[in-house]
Amino acid sequence: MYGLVDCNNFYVSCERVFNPLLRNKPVVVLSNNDGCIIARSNEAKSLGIPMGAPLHLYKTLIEKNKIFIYSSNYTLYGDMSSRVMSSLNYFVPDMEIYSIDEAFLDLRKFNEKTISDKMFEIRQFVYQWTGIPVSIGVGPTKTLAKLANKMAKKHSPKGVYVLTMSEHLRNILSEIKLEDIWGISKGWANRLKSIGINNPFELQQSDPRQIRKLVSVVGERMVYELRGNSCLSLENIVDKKSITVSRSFGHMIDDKYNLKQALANHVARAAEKLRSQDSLCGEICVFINTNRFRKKDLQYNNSGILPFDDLTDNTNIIMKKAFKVLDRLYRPNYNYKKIGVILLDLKQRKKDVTNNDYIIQDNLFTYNKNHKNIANTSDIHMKILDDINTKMGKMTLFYGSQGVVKHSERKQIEKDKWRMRSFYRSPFYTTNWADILRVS
DNA sequence: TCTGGGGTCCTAGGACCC
DNA sequence: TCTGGGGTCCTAGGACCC
Repeated sequence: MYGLVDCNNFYVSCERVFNPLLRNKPVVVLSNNDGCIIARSNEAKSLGIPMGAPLHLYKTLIEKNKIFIYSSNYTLYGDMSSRVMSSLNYFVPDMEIYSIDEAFLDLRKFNEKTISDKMFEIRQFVYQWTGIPVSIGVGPTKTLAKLANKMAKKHSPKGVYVLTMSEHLRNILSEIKLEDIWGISKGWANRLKSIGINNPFELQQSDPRQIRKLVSVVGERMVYELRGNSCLSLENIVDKKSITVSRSFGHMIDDKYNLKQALANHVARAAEKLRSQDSLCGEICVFINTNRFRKKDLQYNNSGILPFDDLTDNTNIIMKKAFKVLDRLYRPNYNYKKIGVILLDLKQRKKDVTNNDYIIQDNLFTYNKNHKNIANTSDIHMKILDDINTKMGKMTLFYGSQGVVKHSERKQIEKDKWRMRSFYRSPFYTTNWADILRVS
């Protein structure tokens, strides 16, 4: 089983820890420049304030109901987040920090019968140690755990909900919307509806290959996940693959000097982030935007990328390059609203990637050194995988593609082969293709 | 007047190699 | 008039997430 822990109204809860007077009162937290409402207490939610609402549209409602307003304090939230995460880690060693306020737990070593009690206990301790209330959803896959968490927030006053494969789950899936499933948003929901799939239950019952054609392997995985077949394992991604720092301006800016000033701040911050994760970057991207909400203004949105001669984490070097890009991008006579920098092509300074750790991308299942799951592949390789399966005692599902005529199909085969090769690079099997073919 | 910021993954298809 | 077969690497753009 997997668990998903989600902090309730996280930013608001953080503010409440340090100001208990805010308890049971309506509270909202604002974005940069106090522009949007990005967190709401339950009380504020029930007053009808939507997520991401522009503050100016709700001024009267806020004043009328005496809603408390806070500018965001990310340093505080970051600190509170790590306290919550280390509390969880105390109980569950295998976990994945998914976002600032969410973590997946690997509960497979826990006794299923007592899992619910255990979750209550964890929840209680986290609150005691950090002051942050959390909800915990438990399910056979990450996708179902995510759903269980939603159920916990909605229907369970004690904040814990355990979902198992049952008639009950079937009923739930029939009653909720496609968009309630993690990974499905409006665009995909519409596509699914266009082929007659109207709710998650129908998605669960559908032909995975058909879904793959419609919404890629990501959608195909969802089908299996909804059936209780785990396709997504816990990931311990500590290092970011790209680092962005950007801000909107409080006022419009049209001169290069001020843009440069802002860019300099962002670059310094980005370089700090880069060094704090011990990475080097190979490329820099700078982007500038005018105010997209002012339809009458002339619009100009552009970005530029430049490589570094050598990988670097040096602020000065990055800064010079950033200015160079800005020189190319800048056009006079526009009112600029936003500028940002993205560090790309990040590499680890310390190479601690072991040869045993093979992650296969672009497939249904991921396989790694923990053998949590196994990769899928084409029919051509079915027997080989079957053999591996027998030896490893794991379940495999297959996605087939045969015939090499069209370009796209060739690509498919190519990918399958690539997967297989990665597979055989694992410590358990030969890298010799002759051997592989003999097995099949 | 005022409208956030920071990420990841997947796919098709082009460039290029033997 | 015909125009192989197999393979790697890269990128833009489009999804999705919190």
